[in-house]
Amino acid sequence: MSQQTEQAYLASYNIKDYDTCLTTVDSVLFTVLNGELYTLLVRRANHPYLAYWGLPGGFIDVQRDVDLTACANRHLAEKTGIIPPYLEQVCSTGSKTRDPRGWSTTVTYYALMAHIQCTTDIDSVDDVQWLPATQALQMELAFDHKQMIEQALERLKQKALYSLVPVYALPETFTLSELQQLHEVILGKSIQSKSFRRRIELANVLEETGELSTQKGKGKRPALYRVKTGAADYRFMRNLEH
Amino acid sequence: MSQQTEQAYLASYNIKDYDTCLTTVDSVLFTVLNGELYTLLVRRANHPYLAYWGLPGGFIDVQRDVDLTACANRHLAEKTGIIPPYLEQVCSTGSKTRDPRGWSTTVTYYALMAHIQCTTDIDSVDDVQWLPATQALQMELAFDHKQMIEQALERLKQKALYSLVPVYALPETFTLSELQQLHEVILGKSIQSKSFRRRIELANVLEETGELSTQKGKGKRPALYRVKTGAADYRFMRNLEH
DNA sequence: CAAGTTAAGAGTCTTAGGGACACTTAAAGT
DNA sequence: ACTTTAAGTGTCCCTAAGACTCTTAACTTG
Repeated sequence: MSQQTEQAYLASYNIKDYDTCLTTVDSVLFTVLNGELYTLLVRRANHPYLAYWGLPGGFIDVQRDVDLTACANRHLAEKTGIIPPYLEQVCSTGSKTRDPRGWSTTVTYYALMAHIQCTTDIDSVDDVQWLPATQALQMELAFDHKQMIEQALERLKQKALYSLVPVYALPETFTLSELQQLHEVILGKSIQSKSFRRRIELANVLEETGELSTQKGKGKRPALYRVKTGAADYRFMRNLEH
Repeated sequence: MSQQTEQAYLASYNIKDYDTCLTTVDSVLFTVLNGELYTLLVRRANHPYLAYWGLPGGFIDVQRDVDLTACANRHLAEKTGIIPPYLEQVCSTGSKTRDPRGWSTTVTYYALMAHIQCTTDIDSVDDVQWLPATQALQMELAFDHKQMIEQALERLKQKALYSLVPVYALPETFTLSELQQLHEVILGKSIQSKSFRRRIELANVLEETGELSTQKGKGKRPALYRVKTGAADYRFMRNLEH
């Protein structure tokens, strides 16, 4: 076999001569709504796990997807109308038994977007829904999607401890209190607002828009911020307490 | 199709009716030797990239491998004779173009082991070699294995900043200076020995064997340590400076 | 309109732990 | 015995997080 030239080898190569395995890309899409963390679930229209709720995602389209990220974004855009502003790979899970059809590997991503960035009307279709993450974790989901949500949530928690990545679950402009509340929801723990604001000043990856929030509420009107480019990569030297 | 029962669907399911893609598992195996970080490379015996050096790894064996970790360990044990004491998934890379045979995904792991734990005689075979990581990165390797080594190294650097994971590249017993030197090599930066020792005491994941090193050298004879179980999971709250 | 209430945001003290560097200790070499 | 070298300790400084208080600017209510 290794006597062949590479050209001849490739010309005669046919993937169907080999035992291949299934490869899928699934994403855990988070957003924040009313101070709660939500996750997007999709009702399966096919076997296996027909009619079960599961993660948005699916097989790689060897024609259309140029790489794994593109595949994740394609499936997410199909459901939400947009490519989410933050996408990060969590891990891959593969085993002989996780899919009844055979050896199957899935690459899990998690994504963040603002609820209002969703351009499709999710309430009007019955096979896609936003569900509080805690609630999703109590359902019986397709495949091992529950563990995948747990892993994504764990990663997001770590990120909340040493970065400002969660900001991508907020709209274009937001207040520091909104961001702090989001971190608190993710971590399941309250944060000293002074510490939080000091960290934001230190990180220098957010900027004031100059406007104040127009939302009328009781106290002082909070300043609005937006993210600078590169905010996703900032890492604090010290973690918040956990 | 969704009218079918699940049983009927699975009975008639044949993976070869679909456009599948290639799935491989590759590992970057690091060890330390003479104060330098080494990586295990394997010379390819098959097309494509015949005779190029690349990472140990390969296709999933749908019969023998129960999951991705087992697949990584199997390929590593074939070359080194042992399952490495530390194995961690780095990321997955997949695209239409990374393999000339078609759409291909690879799950990259990195592993750590002591050089002396290697039970095969690597010097006596000519298709496997330990190479300093810096040197490996200057070679033209198979596929995108160079980027994979870079990603693994980057992950290992992060781990060296906030954990004691690199300890798994040392033998069963080791001195704190050896561990510190290893961290310094990985980070490319010297560390204050006082800080390093304080962190080790704080972490409480190493224990003294009670013995002193028998290696005869000039100065005071250093104490020997071993890792406690669970050392891999310890995370410091503060990073070392980078 | 003045007083009260609420949330945003600043001031300041404490505290944990890393950086820097001098010092001590125990081995080998001369 | 004296020097050299590496292991290991003592101690001061400094950064940044935690805790708590105080101020500011909006609203609500009598």
